[in-house]
Amino acid sequence: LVTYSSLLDGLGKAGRLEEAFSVFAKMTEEGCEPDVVAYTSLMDVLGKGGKTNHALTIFRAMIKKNCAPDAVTYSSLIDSLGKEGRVEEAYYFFEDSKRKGCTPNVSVYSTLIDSFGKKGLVDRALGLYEEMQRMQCSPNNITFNSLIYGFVKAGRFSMAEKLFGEMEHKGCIPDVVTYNTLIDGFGKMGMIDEAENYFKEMKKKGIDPDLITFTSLIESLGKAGKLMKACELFDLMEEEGCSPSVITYNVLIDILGRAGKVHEAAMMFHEMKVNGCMPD
RNA sequence: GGAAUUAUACUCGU
Repeated sequence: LVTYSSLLDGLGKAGRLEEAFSVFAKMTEEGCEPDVVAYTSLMDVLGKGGKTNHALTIFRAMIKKNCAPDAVTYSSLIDSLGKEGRVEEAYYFFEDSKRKGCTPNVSVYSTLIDSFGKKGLVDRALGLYEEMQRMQCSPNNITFNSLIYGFVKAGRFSMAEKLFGEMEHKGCIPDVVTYNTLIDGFGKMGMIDEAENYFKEMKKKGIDPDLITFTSLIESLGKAGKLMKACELFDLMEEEGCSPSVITYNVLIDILGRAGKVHEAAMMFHEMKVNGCMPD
């Protein structure tokens, strides 16, 4: 059973959806009854492959077989529905889990908070954040990062900053994802000073900027017309041993092109190939 | 053995 489940998970992560499905069918044929982990693995594979309706079918099948879904099953399903924008259905299954006595854990709450946030329903996300605390479920960094993402994207900057301040008081230390979310979010809204301040702040706190930090800030600087600063930051990332990705090069080529620096853009295109980065 | 958070163009839609 463990062997089959591992195989299922592996095939799924490799995007080999049909093979995962035939492994599941085979284990059933061989009289190896899938347990909650096997069912959930298959559902997760299907959901991540964009086959959420199929995952729902499996969900109903497991219930019919008297195999009780657990918190992992629900969070996987909620995540798949949420990523398709089907947040009301996601919310329905969240409530369903409670009705069935499966208490949502921090991952389940965070998953749904993230779905609501990405749909712009930030007040509902905040409601869940309050609810989880009433239910003695402590939010973690992922919870806060998801909330902050939603509020920044919704343009609710002061709430995003309030949550950022609140996380420390609740025992969650802002991490590189927290800062990246803020830097990218503020940067995309043209609030470059704020973005740069977060960049300075993270370094002061000993959090190393990563590939995403640099790429986000380079893009925002470039689009705000601060091309020089963007290029300096690109140099800095290389000095700091942070290798640019295809995305970093795409961003650079884009902002150089927008600024009419076609020659420099072409040089970047060349440089990326020299550095073993395949243009996509 | 299974689940949740952050970066890129264009077009179109809101």
